[in-house]
Amino acid sequence: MDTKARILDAAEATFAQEGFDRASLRVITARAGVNLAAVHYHFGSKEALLEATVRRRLDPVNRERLERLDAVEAAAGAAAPALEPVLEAFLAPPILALAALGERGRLIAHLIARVYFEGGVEPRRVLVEQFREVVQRFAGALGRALPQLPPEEILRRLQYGIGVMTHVLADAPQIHRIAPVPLAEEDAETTLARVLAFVTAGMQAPAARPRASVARASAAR
Amino acid sequence: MDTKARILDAAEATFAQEGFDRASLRVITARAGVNLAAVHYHFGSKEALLEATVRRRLDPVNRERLERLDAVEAAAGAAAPALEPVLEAFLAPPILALAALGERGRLIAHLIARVYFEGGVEPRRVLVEQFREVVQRFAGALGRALPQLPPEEILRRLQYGIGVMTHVLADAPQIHRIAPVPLAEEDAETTLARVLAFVTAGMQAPAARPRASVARASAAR
DNA sequence: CTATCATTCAAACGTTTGTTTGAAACGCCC
DNA sequence: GGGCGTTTCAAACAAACGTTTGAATGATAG
Repeated sequence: MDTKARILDAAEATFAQEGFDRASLRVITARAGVNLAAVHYHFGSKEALLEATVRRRLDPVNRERLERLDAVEAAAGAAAPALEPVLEAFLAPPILALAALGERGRLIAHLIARVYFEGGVEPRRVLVEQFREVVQRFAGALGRALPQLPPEEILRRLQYGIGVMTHVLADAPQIHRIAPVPLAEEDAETTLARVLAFVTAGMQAPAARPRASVARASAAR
Repeated sequence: MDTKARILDAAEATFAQEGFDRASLRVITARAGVNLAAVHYHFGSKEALLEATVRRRLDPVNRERLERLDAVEAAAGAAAPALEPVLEAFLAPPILALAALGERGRLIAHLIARVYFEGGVEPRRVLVEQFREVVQRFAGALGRALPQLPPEEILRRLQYGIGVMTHVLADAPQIHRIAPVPLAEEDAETTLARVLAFVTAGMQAPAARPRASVARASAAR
């Protein structure tokens, strides 16, 4: 019965390191110490295995997000919730959960970011569906916390915040390599505090009216 | 001689739609109307073709970034440049250039984001090297525009800004699909104004001191 | 102990892949 | 216009892939 779990662990590590397409089932099953056919027996296909791998890590994070949001809204009562606690409910679960997994957590974030950007049709669909409730709940809460902003602006800024989070978690650009000053490793709570400060301020920015003068474009009309 | 250009166009479209691994040279060459072996004759390998594809679009953008930054710094003279123009010099070139390419521009952004996250060792190295000068120049300018922030904080916030930009350009989450309100298509200058407002405000956030009390973590120590 | 189910295993299947090869076609200069 | 370097072409190569198969093995219940 732990065959399934062994496959999941090996698949997680391999998918994260190599990417979905480059990761072969032969490598995964060898790493797990199980037979090649076990993947199809237990999961059905390589794509379904990816889906299971992602869900195992993402489901608890999204659940905790909603729980935290429940708590924030309950504390606010009938009043509008404050902005920062709402954002913290969104950002803290993935940052803390992945940090708790150490180096493996970074790989997992990398994997999820990959699926987010690339990914076959099916895994991406699963990922997006997975986010539907989360996005809708948080969009509502942010709208109440920022009543001066139109709903459309709220959604776009939430998307920006997701971009920051994804980027930070996946450590995508490996900016350390080219940074003019050395960037020390920092613990999860410091990361969270930094990201929270940035996103909170960004969310509170005055609504940008569309303006044509700001850009002296070169190639745009 | 236009064989090379035809291959580049076809490769760009195919890589962007399918991803590097899934895009086969047979599809690319068929789309370009050239012989399969032409790729190796003109580029050497599939990976080198990806590299050429990315460079063709990214080089002009990074060049324009530096030119704009030159102009901003020249206008400021000996004084510190203002924050927003610096950020605009960073954000406007990719947003406007890709928008000028229409639907294809979105695909290209998607492709670059992919390489950024996944990517073989070599293409990613190229991408990172490509950014070295840009990151260093902008980190310096941002440091002068925000003298109250330590250099490390500057770099991290620049990384956050890159995350926002990458996410917006690549339209990664296809958040439209799950948005509670319909999100209208917007032109590039509106997008730029929105992103600029968000990132400018985020950059100006008060420096977050590491604090342990903010997070009542569930799984983290 | 036997029958029945779930699980594991080695082997093979058919496809597709990036790459290589050697000859054919082309364009250009003297 | 013959010769030469560049470019194109069809064909083949070996390797790797996800998936399937059918028998062997294990555990469970009657």
